[in-house]
Amino acid sequence: MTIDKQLRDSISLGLSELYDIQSNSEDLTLQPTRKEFQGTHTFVTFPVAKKAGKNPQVIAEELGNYLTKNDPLTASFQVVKGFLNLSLHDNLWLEKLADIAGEPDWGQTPANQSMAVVEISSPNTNKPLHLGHLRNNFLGFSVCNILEAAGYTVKKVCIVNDRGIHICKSMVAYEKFGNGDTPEKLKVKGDHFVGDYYVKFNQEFKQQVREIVASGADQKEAEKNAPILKDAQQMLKNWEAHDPPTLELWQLMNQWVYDGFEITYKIIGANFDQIYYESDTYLLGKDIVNEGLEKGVFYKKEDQSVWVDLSQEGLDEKLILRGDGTSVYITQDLGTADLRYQDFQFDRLVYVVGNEQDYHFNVLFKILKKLGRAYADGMYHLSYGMVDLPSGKMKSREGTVVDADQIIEEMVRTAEVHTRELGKIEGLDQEEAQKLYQTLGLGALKYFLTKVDPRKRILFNPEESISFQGDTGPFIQYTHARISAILRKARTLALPFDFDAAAISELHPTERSVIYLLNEYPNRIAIAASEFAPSVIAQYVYELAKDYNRFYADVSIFNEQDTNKQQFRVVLSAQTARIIKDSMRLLGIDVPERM
RNA sequence: GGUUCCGUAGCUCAACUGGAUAGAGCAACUGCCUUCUAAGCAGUAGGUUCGGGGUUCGAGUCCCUGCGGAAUCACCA
Repeated sequence: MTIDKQLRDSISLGLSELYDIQSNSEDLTLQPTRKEFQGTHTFVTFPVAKKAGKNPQVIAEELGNYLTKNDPLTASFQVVKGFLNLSLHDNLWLEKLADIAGEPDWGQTPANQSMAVVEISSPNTNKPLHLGHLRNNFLGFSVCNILEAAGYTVKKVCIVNDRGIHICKSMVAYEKFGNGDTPEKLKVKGDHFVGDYYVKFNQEFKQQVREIVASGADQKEAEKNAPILKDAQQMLKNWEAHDPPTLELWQLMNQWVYDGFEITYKIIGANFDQIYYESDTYLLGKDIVNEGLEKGVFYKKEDQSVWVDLSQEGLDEKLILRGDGTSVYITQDLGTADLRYQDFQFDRLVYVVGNEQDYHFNVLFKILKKLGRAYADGMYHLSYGMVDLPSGKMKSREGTVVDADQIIEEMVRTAEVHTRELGKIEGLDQEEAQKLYQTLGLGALKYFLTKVDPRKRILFNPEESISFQGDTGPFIQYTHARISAILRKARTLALPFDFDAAAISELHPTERSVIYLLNEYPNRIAIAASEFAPSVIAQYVYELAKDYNRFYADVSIFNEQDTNKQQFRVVLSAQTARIIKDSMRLLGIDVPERM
């Protein structure tokens, strides 16, 4: 039983015996005591004051007395207004630490038979990844790790947007300006190579529009009639008609992009259990249209287009199928939802997709519900905010994006500069040093993008590089490296990683707060999982690192005369390192042994 | 215009889902390396939580309203 649970039970019993108030121990408000007061757990007595017919402060006093007498955990208490601050016996914390040390899977919930499918990344194949994609990936993979830690079986899936007008634009531009160049020839990463033609397309398009406008047409007309756009639209038709040369070019260019993506994915540690291609799935969902019509959920207009009326649900009418029988985005998404369920029989299906599609997913989920899909209740749109620049939104077409490969490279280089400045590369060979820079650079970037509440937009200023101090990935990594040094020393001194809890009478406050946080770990994972929020873990591990550093500054380990205490502090350090490492793993971040 | 989300220190973010005197980091200033890694620790300064009402023992958090920002409302994806 957890400490919290035991305390709640005792409080519940106390309320019953003192005031004859029956309460469910789950419902009692027990919160962490603020740092400026003594104690670890605080019970707020205001809510029971009315029932007890006494003022909150009196209740706190009486309940405090009751607990010190009757509850085996409570050592002492302090009352501030209606707040009852409880201090537990230090021995309890010492035993807790020993428990944690003896529990190799601390934080991990045993598999609970639930299956979660998470859709991550979903790139377009006409341009390289940018910072926004990185947020998507980091968030998505972290959520997978967190769900796994919370007991889910997790399947990571990716749907590659490999067909459509966007890739046709790159293809047309390549035909026109490519001169038979290849990524190999130009020594350019494949995804960048193809992306360059997407940019070229838009330049040419703009040029043509200008010319048409100059010859007297209005802007809208010109944009519609630009020859290069017509070419792209024709190419899409050719593609849909399975025109062999078009398919060949399409495959060639997509492959270049995949080769490029693979390099980036490898660096950031992305991997998938299943990859869906839109070219395979874009026709799905048409059978669902018929099903909807039969069930009377959808209806047909005179021009044969199919619609759903969601005005009852507070939305509007929404097109499901065009009059000419071709699908729209949502048709396909209905189909892939069914396909996913066929493939995995998931309990939860999480879409990691930006908040610009909030409305779309709202519609999708409501339709599936109307169609009577039982799995619809388990669907969740993990909607995250955009990564914006000081100048506003990133736009691929206009080249105002922060490129993923470039920012990663910059972060790694910054890590190298910092490390060299601090003179911390002694004893590392070239390869180890390089690996360290990568660990630190990526750690800084991943932490930067996962520590913020997913819903909020992130402002990224390229002028100021991501920091390595304070609330950052490297700070936490540094704490781990520091502890590693202590553990190395403990090993050379042949200190046993074990201690006698009963022989220690009092804890230093910093020791107590570190153990308190170690004990909190499973709790935080549960919260992070239920909210699909890696930021919960990021905050936790920062807090843990911060508290440990406080302990490190205040308390000496190897100057301690009492060897049992020395051993206790080594164990405390070892467990902290372990939980830091594991928390960071949940965020997808590696931690070094030295830095 | 309708809908949804957001607005907290100069900047970037927290606040355990309604609890105490709203906390961290960056930037600024002051201390601390002959000691286990100073990418650290301690301290100073910094706030009308966008404005105005309401709900209650208690509101940054819930409700209403105004202001500001973002997204979306396509036979686009």
